[in-house]
Amino acid sequence: MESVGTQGSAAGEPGTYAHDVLAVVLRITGVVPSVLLWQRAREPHAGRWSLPGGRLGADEDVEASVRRHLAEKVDLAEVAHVEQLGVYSDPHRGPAPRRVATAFLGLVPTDADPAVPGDTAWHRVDALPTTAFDHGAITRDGVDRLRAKLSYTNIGFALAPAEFTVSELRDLYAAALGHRVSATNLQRVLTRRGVLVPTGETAAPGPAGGRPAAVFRFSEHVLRVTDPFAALRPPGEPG
Amino acid sequence: MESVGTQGSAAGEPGTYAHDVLAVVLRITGVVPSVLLWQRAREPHAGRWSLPGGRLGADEDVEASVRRHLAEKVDLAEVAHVEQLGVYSDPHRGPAPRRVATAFLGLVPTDADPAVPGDTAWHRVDALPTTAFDHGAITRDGVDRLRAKLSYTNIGFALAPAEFTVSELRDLYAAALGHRVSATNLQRVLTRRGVLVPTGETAAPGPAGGRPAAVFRFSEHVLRVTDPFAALRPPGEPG
DNA sequence: ACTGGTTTTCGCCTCGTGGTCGAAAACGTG
DNA sequence: CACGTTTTCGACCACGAGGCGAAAACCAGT
Repeated sequence: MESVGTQGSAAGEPGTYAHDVLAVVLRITGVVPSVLLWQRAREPHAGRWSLPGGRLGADEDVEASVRRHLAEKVDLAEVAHVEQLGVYSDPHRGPAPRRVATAFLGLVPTDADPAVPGDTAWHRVDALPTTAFDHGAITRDGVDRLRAKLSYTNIGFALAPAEFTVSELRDLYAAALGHRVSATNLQRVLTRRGVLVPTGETAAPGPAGGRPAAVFRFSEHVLRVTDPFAALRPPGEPG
Repeated sequence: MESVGTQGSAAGEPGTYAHDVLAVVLRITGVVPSVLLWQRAREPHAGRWSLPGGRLGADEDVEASVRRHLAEKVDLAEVAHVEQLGVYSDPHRGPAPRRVATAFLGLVPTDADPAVPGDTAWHRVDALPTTAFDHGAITRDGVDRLRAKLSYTNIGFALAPAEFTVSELRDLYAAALGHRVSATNLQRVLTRRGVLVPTGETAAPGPAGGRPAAVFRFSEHVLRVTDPFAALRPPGEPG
């Protein structure tokens, strides 16, 4: 009873499709996140800005593939975190021949300012240019994912520099989340969850003076869920 | 600079791959969830149990495709919820030719007992048979997803019958989560979030007597996140 | 009827978490 | 040394959730 596609892709066997990988690479720049885009040289959509990526190769899974393609646009060592976003497979998401894409979210810390090729640039997510295909919607999905994970994981490690003050981290979170964040609360929440540890050092005050700020760093640099979500935990376990 | 796969798939154009869709269809049976599996008739892996699914067709996106294939194994009207799980693309996840798969999670309420074809059956997830390809791991991912969403969404609507008592719902949650659940707490949490509403009726007591239980139903039958995750909300908004 | 067993329901308590506010600490400058 | 600035910390409050036990509402026997 296995039915197969009757028309198939344009150039290959019926039921096979070109598979792309894409990455929404975000970096906090000033007061909003920015996404890494490059300007397509060829048709279709020549001249339009699009997400970095390319074809899935024969001997790699999608994550290896997106890392390979990403390495052509940024220094991979500066991408602190990569995770799968989802599959985009609308038959009309682009001109024929049909392409199926697996999208990823990548995060770059603010202290890394990767050199990028001439066709590539960072674009503020609140002022995206016209993008190729559905890359604008995918970018929005990536930003949403980041915002959600900021509140229940330690994903901030992938956005923050190696060492930072609470005020700097507050500005980072505020930019990523799109609303004001209380430094008091941020520090308490993150330290209680054990993701923030003080280095013992203090940073020099700004030009206007003020109490010198304590320097912190993230305790781990791998993603971990820190908020065992609120409800319906197993009995007898601490919140 | 666009590099393409040099070997390509076995039968098609270089850089194109057969794309499958799969579904982890879960249903709470007794004290544990069960997953819908069917026994492969053909090679590769003939005789092995595998997840329902099939090839992505030419004029459908992955979600439409998985619904189409699912309709061959169960009555689609009884699948109360479908969501994307992720992409499985390890080049060696099965014998050549290579296949890329998008997996979905599907949920069937306990009061629907769909008739299934002769090659298809429900299997307890705590005693899975040897499965084809990586379908065992995908099933575990599906169960994990369900467990996570039970605590911060109203996804129970897709597992529960149309009407039920709190005790029945408690058993359902306990089976899905794999640990005991307090009926008191479950009712309070779900009613406070507005996902549980009383019908006003009461159910007949069991053979051993006891106070008749109030009958409830889910207020909505579409997925909604009910727990605005704990930390770092915008200022001035209610918890 | 009354008693005992059973199941459900509800109220009360505690605890942990997060939001808010204001005071105190620690710096610069005039 | 007073003043502005920035950071830090403690106090307070609200709320959500887990735990527990009493009360409610039923059945079966005596």
